[in-house]
Amino acid sequence: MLKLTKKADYGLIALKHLAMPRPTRESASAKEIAETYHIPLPLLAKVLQKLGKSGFLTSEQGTNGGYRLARPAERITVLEVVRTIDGPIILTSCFTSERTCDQSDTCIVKEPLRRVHESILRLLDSISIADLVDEEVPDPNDSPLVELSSLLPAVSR
Amino acid sequence: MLKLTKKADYGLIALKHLAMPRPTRESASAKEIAETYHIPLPLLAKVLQKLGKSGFLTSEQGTNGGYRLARPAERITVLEVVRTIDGPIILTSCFTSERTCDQSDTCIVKEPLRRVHESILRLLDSISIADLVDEEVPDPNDSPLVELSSLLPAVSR
DNA sequence: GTCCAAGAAGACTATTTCAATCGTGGATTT
DNA sequence: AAATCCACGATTGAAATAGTCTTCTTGGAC
Repeated sequence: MLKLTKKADYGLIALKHLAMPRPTRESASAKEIAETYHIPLPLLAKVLQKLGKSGFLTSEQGTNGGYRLARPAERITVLEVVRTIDGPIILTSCFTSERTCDQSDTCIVKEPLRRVHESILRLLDSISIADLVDEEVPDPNDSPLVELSSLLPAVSR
Repeated sequence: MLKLTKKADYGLIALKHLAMPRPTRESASAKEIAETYHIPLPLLAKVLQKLGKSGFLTSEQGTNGGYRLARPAERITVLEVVRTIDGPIILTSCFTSERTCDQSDTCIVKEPLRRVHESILRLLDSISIADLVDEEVPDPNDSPLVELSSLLPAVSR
């Protein structure tokens, strides 16, 4: 079904929040972020912890503690974040790792899908947290958006 | 976690199979395809039925019946197929339809992710079943593949 | 006309993945 | 010491996927 988990969403929201210019202090607590965006605190906390362990965030404990970015937002890509939280991105189970699915030997779409997979990785890798702040997600090829026709149930094409 | 379901895989495999030049007859039965690629028959049957109802395949019942493409492989895109089988492609739950997730009002990554979403749609829309047969999945921008570094656990970047 | 090979269709079950919670413990500031 | 905050592991509940079973219909072969 090709979608990100909520955890990944939460992680991106949090990172973007921390990357945005903020009036008061540079850091923000999990609670603060959770309340701002109506995210369940314990869940967000876990996500932040994982992001911390993976080196995207640093944390400070105690009163007025919180999280802050461990490196410039320009140098954190959406791909890294998603992969950290959701685990490796997999388009099909075929090439998860070495594990073979029942097809694998006979699978004839494996190779083409691998390329699609790589294109998606490349896309996600090209977007940084800073880009999210600017709201200017680069448009790799700036071809027109997918036409409406292709969004309708496929029948007469 | 961003992946296709097996049903979608099965559907693509079947369509590619039907698009490939075949010595004997033009059509192929579900059983035949299932055996060739080691796919559970009842499951594949369902997928084929759905593809039939959606206008990608025509079916013939009775002895020596089977499925065949309803239109040239060039005019069936991976996007249509995936969407037919897996349902609408969703990158995040935010913009599923009108339904709002708890964030939605406050969500600050919605818009950027929508663009990523559209890029992925565009990518999938650019690939036809015929392309799968040629194994030449077009490389939208032919930039180098994602470097190895970005495939490793993100730590020192 | 009977039989068999296929497709059509719906109900059903098992497994896995996600989302979310709970509880406990440790660090830091005031 | 109290309040605030992060760290971490275990667990539960719900939803999505994968796969099975059963019954029915259709159409050709003999």
